[in-house]
Amino acid sequence: MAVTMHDVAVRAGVSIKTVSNVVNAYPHIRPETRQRVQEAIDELGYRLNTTARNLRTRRTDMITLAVPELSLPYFAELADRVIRAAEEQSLTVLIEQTGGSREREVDVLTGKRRQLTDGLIFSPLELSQADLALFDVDFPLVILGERVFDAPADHVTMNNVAAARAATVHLASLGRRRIAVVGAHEGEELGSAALRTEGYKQGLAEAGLPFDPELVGEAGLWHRSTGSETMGRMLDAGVQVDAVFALNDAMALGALHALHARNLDVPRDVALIGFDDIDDVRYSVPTISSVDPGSAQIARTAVDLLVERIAGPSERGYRRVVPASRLVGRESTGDVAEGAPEQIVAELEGGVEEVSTLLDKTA
Amino acid sequence: MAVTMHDVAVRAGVSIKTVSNVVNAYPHIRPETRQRVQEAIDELGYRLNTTARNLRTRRTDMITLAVPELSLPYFAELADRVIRAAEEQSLTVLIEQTGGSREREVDVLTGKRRQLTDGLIFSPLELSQADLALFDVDFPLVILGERVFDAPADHVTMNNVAAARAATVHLASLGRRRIAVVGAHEGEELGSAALRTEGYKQGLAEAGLPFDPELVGEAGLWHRSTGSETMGRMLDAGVQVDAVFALNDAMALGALHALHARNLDVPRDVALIGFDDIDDVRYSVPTISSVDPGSAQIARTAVDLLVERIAGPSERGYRRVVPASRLVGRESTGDVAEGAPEQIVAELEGGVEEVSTLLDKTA
DNA sequence: GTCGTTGGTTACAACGATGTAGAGTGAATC
DNA sequence: GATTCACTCTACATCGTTGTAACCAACGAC
Repeated sequence: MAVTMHDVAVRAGVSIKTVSNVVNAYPHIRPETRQRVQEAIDELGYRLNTTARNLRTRRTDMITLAVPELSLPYFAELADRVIRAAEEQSLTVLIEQTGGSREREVDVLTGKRRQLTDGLIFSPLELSQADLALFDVDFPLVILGERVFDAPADHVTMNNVAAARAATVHLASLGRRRIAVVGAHEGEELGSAALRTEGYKQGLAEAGLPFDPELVGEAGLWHRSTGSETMGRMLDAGVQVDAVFALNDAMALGALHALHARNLDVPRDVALIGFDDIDDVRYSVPTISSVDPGSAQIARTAVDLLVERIAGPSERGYRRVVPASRLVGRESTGDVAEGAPEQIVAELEGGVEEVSTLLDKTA
Repeated sequence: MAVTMHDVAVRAGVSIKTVSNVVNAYPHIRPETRQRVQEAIDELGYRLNTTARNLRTRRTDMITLAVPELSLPYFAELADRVIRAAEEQSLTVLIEQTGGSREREVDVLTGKRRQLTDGLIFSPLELSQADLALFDVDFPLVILGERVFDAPADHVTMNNVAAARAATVHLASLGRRRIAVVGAHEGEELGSAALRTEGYKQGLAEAGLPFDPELVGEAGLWHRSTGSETMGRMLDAGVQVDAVFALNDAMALGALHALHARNLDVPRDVALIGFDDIDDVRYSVPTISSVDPGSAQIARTAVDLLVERIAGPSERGYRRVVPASRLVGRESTGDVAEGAPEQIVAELEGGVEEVSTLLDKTA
């Protein structure tokens, strides 16, 4: 079948281990031996069998990235960045789509695929604080997002509350009084929806605006379609609105669509801000202001933290990293003239924190 | 360290092989033996070591999907679909981003990661017909796209010429006389750009319109940004345009942006059609007409063909599969009123063809 | 009572690499 | 001239599974 080290060894007249040493760039090899082996490798077209090596070394040099779905632009961009960052560390990325299914998310942590890779970067959507115990795993893990806090793992998250507050305050500073929010999850206390909605409320308070439940639009999944539906539903119900804070950009695009369909001009009639700062919003008509939560740094940090954990179980505590974020003003808030480049409206500092887990690890 | 079959075997008082048989659902096992083993497995928390199994069985149950980049929505959607289709066959997908680098594309076919999986679904962007020999590989391969034809591999492609022709004819049928194309690649004879441009020319001819080189906009990479730049460049150069055929949807979105920035209304002043029918174009303002090349079927077929090849080197020839495609009319061509649902303007049949390779396989 | 058959299980040898320990060199050191 | 040391290489066990062949018991057929 395939050429093995044994074949190469025979051809080069050396031991298998010497071939292995050549392949692995072991330094103490006589140049002529190395050359002889290399020639044999070339002549036979030998390729190292990664599976065998993985078995022997107990490493795969692969990591898993688990996200809800790639068709959501935010996660597609995240995956792109994680793959690139991993690449720089010679790691291969395996992507799991959980599709917003709780079962699939549990599977990511416990299922049979788990052991295919050396570690996991996990952005849960369904699992929550109540499932904290599930995150007490015996493999390197980095958690993304804001569904779960204080798990025994490194965590990269964002300035959700502060950024949402800044976005809301900004809308108010434009003179808007009826600021709607699109994408809320009623009853939740943690998660992007809850935190950003909390920031929204704080922003209203800071601006001296009343909170009106009528202005809160629910949307379970954060797609373009749900953003459009939620916005449409509110407008069709006669809710008066002069600004919209969409909790992510996909919904902002959907909301824009719904507003347009009802002959409401953005930003003249309704100002609009999204969240995530995906590439789309730089090219929509009009361009949409958004919160850049530091996506580039999120991906890079997640990979770095994971690599550190894989390298060895260090003594350091679990870290919570929050990248710096920015509020980017574009046409949808009238911050820039039509066709003018974007403009940074606000900047929020990030930070790194050493945290302790909520779990009782004394057991 | 980890629990192995050996540990389970000892605990259950059976041989290792019997444990293996239980795990692999071998039928001839006494119920009580099975139960004893199962209990031992549960008690010890045993998990099958996939790497060891992979080594022994020479299978990984993983496949690779190699695409230019996930931040391009078309490929993100493709990846999403391929992962789902693979899932149904219990396969795990590893994604490689080639980033439009020739070197990376060669690596996908020959590099060290190649052997991590049982097969490859490859959508090349840089490799071309001149590299045909590279595709003569000894592992299951399915080629996507239109860079390479008649390689010794299964191939899933699209109705590029016919669909582009239909799109162009449709624009002409709306009374448009100055139809620009965005995204052309000068000098190429194969590839999406060349084929769709060819369809564009045929469409012009069919409509009795002259071909004007001024109306051909070059764009190397097919991103929103390049679509916007190309469109902007043409308009700023004073090219008169009353319709635009963007060779993919990302560029259509960019072009829309550029048109809007110059106060040109779509569809009143300029009609616009894209290609790919990604989710974005259903929510842009206005919604954009596009060619749906049968994306759903492409992903599914690619996985099916690959699975078939992996199952066993069958005697059947290499297939070229072209899914049925459709021209979907939306607001950007005035095919539907504002806010009205999309409408199928044209349908093109697909087909399956048994092809022979251009390579001399007699060697 | 012997002979296939089938069912249930096992021993053993792979799969293709790497870690460990140690055996030969020859040069440098005392 | 013996000892040490660094360098170069090898033999062997091992990673955790699964395929193969073969064994034993029980059974019905003759």
